[in-house]
Amino acid sequence: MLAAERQALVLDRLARDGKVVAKEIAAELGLSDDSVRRDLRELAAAGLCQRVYGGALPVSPALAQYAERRLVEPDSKDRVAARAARLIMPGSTVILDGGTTTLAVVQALPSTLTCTIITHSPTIAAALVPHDGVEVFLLGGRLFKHSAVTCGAAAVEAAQAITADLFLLGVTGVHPTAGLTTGDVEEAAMKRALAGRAADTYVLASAEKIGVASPYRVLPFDEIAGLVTDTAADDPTLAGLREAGVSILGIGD
Amino acid sequence: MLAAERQALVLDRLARDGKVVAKEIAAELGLSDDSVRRDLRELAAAGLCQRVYGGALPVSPALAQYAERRLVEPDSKDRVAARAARLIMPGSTVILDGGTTTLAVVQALPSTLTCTIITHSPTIAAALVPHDGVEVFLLGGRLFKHSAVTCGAAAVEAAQAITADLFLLGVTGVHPTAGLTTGDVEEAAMKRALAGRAADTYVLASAEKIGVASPYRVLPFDEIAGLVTDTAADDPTLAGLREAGVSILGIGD
DNA sequence: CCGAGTTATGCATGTTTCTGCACGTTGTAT
DNA sequence: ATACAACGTGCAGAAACATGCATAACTCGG
Repeated sequence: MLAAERQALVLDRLARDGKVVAKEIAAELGLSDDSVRRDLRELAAAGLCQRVYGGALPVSPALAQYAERRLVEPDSKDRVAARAARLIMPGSTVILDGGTTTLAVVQALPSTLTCTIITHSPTIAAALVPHDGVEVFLLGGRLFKHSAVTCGAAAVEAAQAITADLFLLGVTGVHPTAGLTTGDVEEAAMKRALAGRAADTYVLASAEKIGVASPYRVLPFDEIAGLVTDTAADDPTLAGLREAGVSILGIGD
Repeated sequence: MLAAERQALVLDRLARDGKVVAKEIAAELGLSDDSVRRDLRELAAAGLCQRVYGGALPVSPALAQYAERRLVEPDSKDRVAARAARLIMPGSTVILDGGTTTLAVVQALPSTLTCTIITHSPTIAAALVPHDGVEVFLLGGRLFKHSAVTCGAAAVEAAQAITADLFLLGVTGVHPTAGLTTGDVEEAAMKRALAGRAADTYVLASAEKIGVASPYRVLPFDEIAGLVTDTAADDPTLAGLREAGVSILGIGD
């Protein structure tokens, strides 16, 4: 059990439950209370949690909101995230989109992985702090409060300076005719800019997003390399993607 | 059961039922009446509820906005942060350094404040999400794991694109001869770059940092406008600063 | 492949904080 | 006015905590 693993687990618990009890974590991981307390102290020093008597709380109650959002479709998201995490090759450079699904990807990363991750989400960046082997590059810009990612002209410009092997893209809708869509025009533009900087773009979309169309188009199907989902691979809605040469990574793959 | 959990539950009940009875809560949580009374006392002291004989009532929504006071006894960091928060004028553009002290500044900000905040700390950015009136601009770059801020060439370059009225700078040491110092050479360079982009730089340093020298020099005293601290304003260690024209904001100011 | 240096972990120590009980005081109701 | 419940305070035991130290694991250079 590596220190990075433990700290990632603590942050995960904080996001999920809104609290962490030192003794519980220690018992669960089978190590001493002291080590857990040390971790909590470290995380608190880095400003990633708030230390209280008996355990720790998220740094701001606002972050606890992820607790609710993740409870919506935890299994589905986690399955997709786990599959997507396997696309990240050691030593590669990967762009990670913002959102709860890509956050789940971070939690699913093996703690020993060595790679470079570029992101425009401060939340993703913070979650990667315990992963010692991961070099994190954060794209600056104006922060969009709704989804807590940077967007806008400055962010798009910052994206032009980077190049990556892989882009893991989160969307809110995958629709046969509307294509890949999301709920904000600025976010759509940012996602498009990021897709242009990576050799391959893989879309992450759990089952409830398949067949759904959101207001703003991100990309047409023929500009992505693959789709990671948890529906059956022969879902009829996905026929158009397969025809466009998109590889569908379902549950079994 | 964490103390913070109990108090959150009490606040939850207040919002839902409009009242709490001490005995009921105690029986429900399986602990003594005294502990519940202690919690109610604390919450009342923080202005989050109104204590009545037998239990507690919610404070009126009109008064609730003034209940920004912390539950815990404000430590020296919080005192410094609260003072520094008052330097931020409505409508101004402020650069916020990373670190736990500046994070405390965010928590001390009135929720109604309208301003622009530029930062190189993803943690600060995430903490600002609930502040609707605050426009947040995040400086991109390589993420330094130790302190969870972006540093390096890209971050310094990003900083060149911005201009601000005020820079709230956190350091680990304020020393008569060594000047303002910090523990990492890259961070020092970043702080220096940020100081160059603001009209005024104020240093935040609680008492335990006064007289301390860390390895890397950030700035000489004559390049900062003021120092916010919680020592007595006539501390002899600060004589050099006063001579350099730095205004010292102590406890009483 | 080995050894020195570094880091991480667990244990022991002393300190701080929390909790429940006892007791005297204050407020409310009859 | 009296009885009873709620209250605050002081105190003691218990739990959590920080710190120092010794041991084990890991890293890096030879």
